[in-house]
Amino acid sequence: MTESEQRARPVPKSDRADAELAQLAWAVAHPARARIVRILLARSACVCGEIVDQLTLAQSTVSQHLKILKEAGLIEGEIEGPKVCYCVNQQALARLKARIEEL
Amino acid sequence: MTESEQRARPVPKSDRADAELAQLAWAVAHPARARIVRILLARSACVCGEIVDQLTLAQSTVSQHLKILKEAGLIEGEIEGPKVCYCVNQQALARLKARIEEL
DNA sequence: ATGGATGATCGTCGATGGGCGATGAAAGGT
DNA sequence: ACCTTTCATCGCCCATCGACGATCATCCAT
Repeated sequence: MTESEQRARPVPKSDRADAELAQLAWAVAHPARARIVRILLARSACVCGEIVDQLTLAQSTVSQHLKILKEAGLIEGEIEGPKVCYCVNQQALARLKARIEEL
Repeated sequence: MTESEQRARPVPKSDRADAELAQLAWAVAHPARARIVRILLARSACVCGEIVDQLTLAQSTVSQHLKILKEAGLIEGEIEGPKVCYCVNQQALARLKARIEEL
């Protein structure tokens, strides 16, 4: 939104950090997505179907959340036959933790 | 949304944690709000007007973001004469960090 | 080639977010 | 009392979220 006006203020150079923090925090800023991340970490990897089973949400809805998490870079999914195995991107998680911690 | 069916699965008892994480993360899940928190931490306290000056956003918009941060418990504001001085609630910030760190 | 299983995508719906200008409320100064 | 300053609140608008069912695409069996 409006990526045209920021020449007027000193901008404490945390601009990039703000954007990254917002993006990563946004990914877990929903109970279902926080839960998904927790599930993936507990099992270290998980097939989509198992996640759906634990969430009392429609499969399509879960898939949407997974997409959001994937777009934020927080998780990755690799195709294993007809299934898809998701796992947490530890680097991204580390970046999230760092951005939060530096507050 | 359908708060009636969760007797079927073990539910890793992180239910509360998910909600709290989502709420706190949500507060900083926007560049402007992340920025506000950073500004407040840098100055340890700040009058609303100064925040508006640094954000290239309308005063009403900034006020909205401050309200969101306040509702999430992340910041507090006390009235000082005609001005309002905002500061970060360190306990809430600590809770946010803890919830993120335990991921 | 047909079919079943798995998961992504589409289309729709209501609710909410995020932006703004305008207005309202409270405190201070004159 | 009046005006100014400071901030919150109120509509309003458009875009996006979050949920769902339905459909599509892919992969493995048979």
